[in-house]
Amino acid sequence: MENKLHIYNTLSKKKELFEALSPPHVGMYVCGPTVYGDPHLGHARPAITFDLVFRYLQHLDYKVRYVRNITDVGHLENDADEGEDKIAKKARLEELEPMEVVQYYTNSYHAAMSRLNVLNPSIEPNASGHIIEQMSMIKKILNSGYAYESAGSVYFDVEKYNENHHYGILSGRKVEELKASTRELDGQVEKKNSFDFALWKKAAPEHIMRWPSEWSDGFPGWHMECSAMGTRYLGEQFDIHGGGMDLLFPHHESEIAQSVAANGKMPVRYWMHNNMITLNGQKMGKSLGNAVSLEEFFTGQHPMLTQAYSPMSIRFFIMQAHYRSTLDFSNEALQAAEKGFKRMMSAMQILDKLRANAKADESVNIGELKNKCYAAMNDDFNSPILIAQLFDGVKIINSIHDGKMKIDEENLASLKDLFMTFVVDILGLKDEEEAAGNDEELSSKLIDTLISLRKQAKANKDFATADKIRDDLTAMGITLKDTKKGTDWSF
RNA sequence: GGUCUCGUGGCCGAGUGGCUAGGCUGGGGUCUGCAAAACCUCCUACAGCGGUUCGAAUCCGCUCGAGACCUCCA
Repeated sequence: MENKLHIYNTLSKKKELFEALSPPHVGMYVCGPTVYGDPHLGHARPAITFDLVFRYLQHLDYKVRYVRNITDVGHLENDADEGEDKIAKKARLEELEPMEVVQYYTNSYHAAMSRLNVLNPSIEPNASGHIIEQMSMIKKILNSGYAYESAGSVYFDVEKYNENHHYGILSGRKVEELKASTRELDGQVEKKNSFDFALWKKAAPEHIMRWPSEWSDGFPGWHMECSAMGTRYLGEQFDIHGGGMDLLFPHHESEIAQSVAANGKMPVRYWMHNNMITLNGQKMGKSLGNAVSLEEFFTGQHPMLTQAYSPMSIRFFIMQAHYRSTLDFSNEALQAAEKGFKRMMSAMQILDKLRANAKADESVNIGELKNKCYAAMNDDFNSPILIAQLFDGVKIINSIHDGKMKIDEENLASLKDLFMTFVVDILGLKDEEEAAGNDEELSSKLIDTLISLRKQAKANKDFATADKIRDDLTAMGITLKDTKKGTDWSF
């Protein structure tokens, strides 16, 4: 398979041909969750976006090391919380050990991701487990002269860095403009400039999460963990760094500055950013109070939801939009996605039983469809186009099933392979109904028996009995479909 | 206030200087004892105003509207 994958690089603001630094290996780092709350729809978007990237790169035979961190220290609250660590704050409220909170929400994040069929990353490091790496990187930055110590904290000297390098290379921000905007933040007086950011922060007495260092008892700054862990597991330079667009500035901008200051080189070749999910046109986020948790989606237990939405419906919904577009949530849109998803799954079931019905010269050709599928994915992981192409495949499957289209052995094999590859392996979609029943063989036999009884009734023009069988099965959630060849059924 | 993004048919959502996106919904049809499904078909849009062009929804400018970031959030 010729590799013509193009990726939109936030750094250059355009699509670039993807070339791995040392093929066949690819290093990918994605900013993971801060584990202080239930996973919500917003967590699903980057996880699914980069799951798609991970799956597709693997499909292209790259050996991918995918690192997705767990942030469990160091994110400051700035409003009413007086700089108290986010995890520590939660721990205080619930009177739990901080690591207990971390463990609890890590588990619930994992459970949700698993239901969304998001593959586990290769490495999932915790920030709290890499304090030593972070301190050592801070020392390197101090040695290179781009950081200064002040009152037990260490700050990055943005102005000095910008004399020799370019702070703003990723986000397009200019230091002069940053200077103009004044911000009243904790620790402002200790900093040379308001836009300098903490590499190490001295802990206030009430701050629970703290580690001893040569500067103070404290904790690493907001952006250190990703730089330190990325370097540790993927090297000073690696291929892809992903995350939400909201992390572009200052998080990723500062990561670049830290790495350049410490290691003297740009850490990442391709920066990828997924867009936000909006709810009634507004960004979904914890602080806005409009975040619907994934569990609430799965159960439908939320005033905003008119029904429950299965994990695969959510996954399908997210992948029906391109990852760089905002995606507006509504019940109507999610229901449309659910129906579309079921239509695709039902076609997959039919495909499984399909037989070739033609010779080569009168068969549909699957080759072109396959090329279009690869073209979609190679164009910056364009999953909505891919799904549109696959629906063309659905139409082909149904038409063959209805006897309105013909296919030979070779193309049928190719069609089956196409759906397995793109739907199951790359999009990561799976039929949820099938997994539900464990004694499906018995059910299947029972239903077949009922269908044959109904067939007899129909032959005797006893439609009352025939309809009763169908209605009763419908009430149990089993749908019968009469076709020329007989009766199909599905849950 | 600064930086940036976006504005597509009933809804969601792709794409593009001239050629069908797709899904959902609604109308019509085929099939069927009926139904469901499926298939065929119709509803054919690109915020507004100018400009560039043989031709723009697609490029440029302005206006209006929405959103993101600048401060924790994916």
